[in-house]
Amino acid sequence: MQGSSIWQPQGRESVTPAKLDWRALERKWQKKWDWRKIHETDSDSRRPKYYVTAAYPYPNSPQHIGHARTYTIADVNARYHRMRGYNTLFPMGFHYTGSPLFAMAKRLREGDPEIVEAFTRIYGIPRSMQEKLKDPKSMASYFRDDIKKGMVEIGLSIDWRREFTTIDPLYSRYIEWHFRTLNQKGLITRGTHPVAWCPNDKSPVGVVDTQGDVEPEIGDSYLVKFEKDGVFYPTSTLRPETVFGVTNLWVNPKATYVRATVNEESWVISRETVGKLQHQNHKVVVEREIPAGELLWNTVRNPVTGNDFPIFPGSFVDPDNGTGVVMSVPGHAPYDYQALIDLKERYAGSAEAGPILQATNPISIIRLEGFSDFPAKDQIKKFEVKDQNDPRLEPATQELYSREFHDGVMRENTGSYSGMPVAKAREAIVQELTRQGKIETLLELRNAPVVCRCGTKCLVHILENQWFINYGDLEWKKLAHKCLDQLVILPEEIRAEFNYTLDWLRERACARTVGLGTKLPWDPSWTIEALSDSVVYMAYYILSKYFAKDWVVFKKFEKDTSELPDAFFNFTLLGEGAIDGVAKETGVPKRILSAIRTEFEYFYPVDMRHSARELVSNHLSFYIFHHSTLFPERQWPKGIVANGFVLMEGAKMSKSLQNIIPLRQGIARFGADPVRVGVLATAELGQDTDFSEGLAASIQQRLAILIGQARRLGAKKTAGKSKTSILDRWMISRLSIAVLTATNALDRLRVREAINIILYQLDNDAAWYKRRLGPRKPRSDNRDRILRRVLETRTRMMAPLAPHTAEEIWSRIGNKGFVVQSDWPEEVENERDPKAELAEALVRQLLDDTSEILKATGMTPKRIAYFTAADWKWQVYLKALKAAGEKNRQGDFIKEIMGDPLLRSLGKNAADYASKALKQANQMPDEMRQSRLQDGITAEKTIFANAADFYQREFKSPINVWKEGDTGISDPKDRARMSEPYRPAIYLE
RNA sequence: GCGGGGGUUGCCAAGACAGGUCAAAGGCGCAGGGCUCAGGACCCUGUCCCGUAGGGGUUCGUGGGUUCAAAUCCCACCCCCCGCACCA
Repeated sequence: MQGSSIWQPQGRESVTPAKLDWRALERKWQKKWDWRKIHETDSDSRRPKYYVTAAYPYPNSPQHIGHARTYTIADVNARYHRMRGYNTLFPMGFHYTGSPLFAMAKRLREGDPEIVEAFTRIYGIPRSMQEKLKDPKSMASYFRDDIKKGMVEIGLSIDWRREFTTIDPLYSRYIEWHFRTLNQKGLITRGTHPVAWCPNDKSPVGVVDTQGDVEPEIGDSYLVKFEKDGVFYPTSTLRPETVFGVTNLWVNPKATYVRATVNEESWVISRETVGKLQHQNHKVVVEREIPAGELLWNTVRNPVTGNDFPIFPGSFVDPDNGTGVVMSVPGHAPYDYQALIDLKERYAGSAEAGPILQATNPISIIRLEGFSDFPAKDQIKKFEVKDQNDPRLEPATQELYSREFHDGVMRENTGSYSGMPVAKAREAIVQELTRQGKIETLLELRNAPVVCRCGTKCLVHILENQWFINYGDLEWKKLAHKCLDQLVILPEEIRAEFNYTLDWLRERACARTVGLGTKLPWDPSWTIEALSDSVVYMAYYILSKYFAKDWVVFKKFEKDTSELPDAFFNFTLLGEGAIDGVAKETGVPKRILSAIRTEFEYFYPVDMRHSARELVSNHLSFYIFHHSTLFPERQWPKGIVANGFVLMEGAKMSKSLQNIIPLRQGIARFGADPVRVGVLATAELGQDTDFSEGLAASIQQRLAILIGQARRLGAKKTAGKSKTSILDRWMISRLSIAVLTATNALDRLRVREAINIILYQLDNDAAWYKRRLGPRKPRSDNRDRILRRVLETRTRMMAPLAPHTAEEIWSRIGNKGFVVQSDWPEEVENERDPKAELAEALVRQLLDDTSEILKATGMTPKRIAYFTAADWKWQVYLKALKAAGEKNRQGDFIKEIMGDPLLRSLGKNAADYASKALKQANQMPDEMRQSRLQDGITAEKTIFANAADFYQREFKSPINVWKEGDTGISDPKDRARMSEPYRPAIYLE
């Protein structure tokens, strides 16, 4: 273990940390760990187990620094528990399911500049390699390999024997079992469901499938059907209640319309509407095309009022929005109002159209506080709209719609809805018109146009016979809640989010027609989608080890998975069925079956599931749901931890900002441990954390300094003196407290706090210790022995966080074996030394007070004298502490004090001090009062006298220490009188 | 809209659940000093304002309130971030 190779040649005796070759150091220890297989974990009934899992990665791009956060936290947790004596399992797999791999490969094939740029510029993948990635599976295996290397390089303590992908035949077989079991429990349902759809790809589109990553929003709109001679003119609207205020219809004069039979009715709609209706399962037969001109100026009948009115040209009408036929409510819709004005102007001189237009005027049907009868007109003025194509119409409309919806009231001319709030009236009118067959609903993309990556405009499609997992099942919800209630959630604040999600989840589509994955066992035309096949795979890690290890036995199932019956899973995972029967049915030897069963029973449930915060509302909640129904209560998950994002130099990482550091590049540049600590050090769990090069560099320095310390101390044990000083005891006491708080912090995965204590806090203590000791005097103190002790304990605590550095230090200070396999230090009660702590606190306080006086006065001391409080003051002080606890009144207290003959002899002095002491005691927090009471009279004079040479060094001045009332005291300004317990008087000259 | 999280002293970030020891940890940055040939690193000191005696004043998004005492508890308001489904 002579690691001189990790130092580059310039190293020499003076430690120059920047010269450390981190990669060599890391590789050295990773090799040794690997050689000794220390991360391979099997069941061991003699030891308690701990099972950690983290969300497996999706290999459609390399991982970056951000991904490292979840995995590093999981690894810290795993390593910490190993050192606490738990037989700890931390496995990893790869998620291939779904279409993102296809999508990514496709974008690469098509030369999508964003992707090519990212792969080339950010990830540094050579062009020649990119060729190979154009095939989805090659891409997956390439990135899988890259991600795995990254995980090894950053030092994750993973048992790689259990690795798998979600398209392995036996994994698919497992998911089939999973879904069949859910189905048997009645939790799979079938139904009809609207989705955003690309008619070209014939597939649903989500946010990742659209140009510009737009999330398609689906919403209902209403089709109010106007009529003329048995022909219907369905108009699309979000505000059916305004039908009372309709004065005309609009059609786009440049658009083409069709007459079509829709569900046995004759409709007039835009040409673009036909496809939309068909995708929503309407039967549409087009009879003929109608140019818009043919429709203009005709009249139609209002289905509610029965009035006839004309159809006008409106250039603002989008034939692709709704039906391309729009009802006009100029009193309350700014677009309509403006269009009417434009039209009147344009046809002012027309003998034909002029009169009709002049007769068309806004109708007021909604009363709205703060607006005139025609709010649309008010808005046009307010937003200074120029014409019907003015973009300011949009916000004008938005604002008015929302105001009217929330605060508007229907007027007298709206029949039975008169006096109703608008929101209520809308509901009522929809109900009534639906009954009369005068209204229908149309699903629309609210944020149209949404364009698929293939370039096609998306629309809403109703998928028939879609398969769902029914999270709405009430019994299931109850189970899930019960499971959640007994889960440890870190950070605890996100529990509310879980509760909300469990309540809110209902049917969720669980299968798609495209993408990689497992076919639905009873309907192979569907593939189980990615968020549904990834919720119980933690159990599969137990199986996968045996699938690999007993390869010969399981090989035949890989060729034909149907040979592996559900009985196998029911037995190994649920303990159902008799082993003999299962062995016979499967041909798997009993020995193996029972080994799997034993191992499963041993490791399950998962003790801590690590994931990112944004998965709370889907993956992690599904995880709870599925486990609660699939497994018995004793095998329900025990804990979930969800961490926030990693920011890069304060900004969100994004391909466009080019501020992504790929993990492996980061490791190469900064080293594994600096990256590990870097993603953990600046924020607590739930918070977003910020990574920066500066941070990584500074952590690297810090770690190198510790290695340097180890180097200086060397492997040889130093004898030191057997008798420890109070200062030595203080240092050990501080160490003991550090162990205690770091342990508490890691128990709750407060990793940031642990790093703070272990890497920084202890440095400050050690620095104080050395400063107090002063210049090194060989053989006269214990410093090397104590500092070695501190470093050794500290190294063990560093091991989960920065394992490579810890190993290096561990070996350099002469320890055998791996520090990562050593025991986590325990706080030793009798090493806590409150007296030493108190003494040092006093020494420090006096140092600060003296400095402050020097600073305020600007003087350079020729002599410094400290006067500690007289014994009688201590007596009064302690009595005051007691009295404050008992809520004594001031007067009574002073009387009591003056009852003491000795104190009475001191006269006013004693009374004054008594009143001051009581006041202080009353303001003190309870805890402090108690501890001071317990400490009793402190030997301040001794403490300060012992520190005299320290003060002398610090202030470069002679120091005298007296107790108030000592004989021979030199106190020209009579300052000793001002001394108080815990607050010696100071005299400077 | 619904739900969740947050706004702290130049920046980042603890503290808040359990109100007093909080002008408020720690890190970064900045300034001065030590060490050094020098730079870096390291160590010390300072870093809201005032102050020739360890003190005083004003601060924790804004405005109120409770309390002997509020960054912390209560109410109202303003602002920022995240999740909301067929997408991993």
